[in-house]
Amino acid sequence: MQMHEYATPSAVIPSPETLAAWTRLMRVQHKLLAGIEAELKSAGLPPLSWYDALLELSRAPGGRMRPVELERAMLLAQYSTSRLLERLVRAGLLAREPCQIDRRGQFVRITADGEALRERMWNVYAAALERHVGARLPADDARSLCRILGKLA
Amino acid sequence: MQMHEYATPSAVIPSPETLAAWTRLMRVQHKLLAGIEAELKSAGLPPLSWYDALLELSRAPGGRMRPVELERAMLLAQYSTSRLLERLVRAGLLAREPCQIDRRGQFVRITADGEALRERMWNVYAAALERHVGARLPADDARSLCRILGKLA
DNA sequence: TAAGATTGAAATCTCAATCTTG
DNA sequence: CAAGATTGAGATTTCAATCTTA
Repeated sequence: MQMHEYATPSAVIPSPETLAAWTRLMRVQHKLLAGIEAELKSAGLPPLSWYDALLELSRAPGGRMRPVELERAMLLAQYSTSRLLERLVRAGLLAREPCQIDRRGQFVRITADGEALRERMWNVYAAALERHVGARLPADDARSLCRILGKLA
Repeated sequence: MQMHEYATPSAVIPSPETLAAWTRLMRVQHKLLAGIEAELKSAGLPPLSWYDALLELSRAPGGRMRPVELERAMLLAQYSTSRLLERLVRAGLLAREPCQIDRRGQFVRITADGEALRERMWNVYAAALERHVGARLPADDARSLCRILGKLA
């Protein structure tokens, strides 16, 4: 019997294992993130993206970074970084500084208020993380999860 | 030596394993989703959320569902479901039907155009999934990943 | 020309209020 | 009053164009 290309409607079919893993990955991250964001919000705190940016800057050597560095560290689009920084600066959590090395750019530095907020957020975030993830995932599973996800990173 | 509550700045500290697994989970899902959404977009197709809704309706017994059912199946807020359905109906992919059982509600049904688009999307989606996930994750790892994520579901 | 960064306008998301029926 | 669903208004995200300097 001759093979016809149009016999298969879709040229590529992911295996049931791939499909199941993918679906669950999307589901679980969505549910966990929603749960943790909800706890931050009900504590009157800003979203996790603010925490992520504040943490990056808090860890940065010299306490400052170029927007383009933050963009790469957070896997954001250029315009997303720009708008996020705009809000953080407006809230007094970051300050802009001129960049002598490359005058197209700038630096952003975390302020004392920014550091204080990051710590307040961490208290809530850490508790939520422990409740949603730590309490349900033995250390061995956490290590396996991390190792397997590393293949997709 | 007496214990002071204020000696620890944060009452709960997730283990390094928990933290690493969480961070990688967020990173990997973000990167994979962005990659797959980008392939859909560059093929001129709508976002994955449209596919998810079309698939749910395609599988539904009788080919129709209540918005509230879709809402629960997709883990969406009520208003998100309402706005998503609005766009799908406007695009001619779904049709609304009256609900005799409960006159507060309605049914939505997938149209022939909706089914056709779902299949076109699946061709691109399946190929992207295979490239981004299947090709990098042996079946054993996919099974382990799914099992471990199940503890967080 | 390319890279870093911003911005107006349009699309989308979210909140809170609303409407209708159970 | 509660549940299913929608919607106006405000916030956020996205696209595409723009600006400045390398």
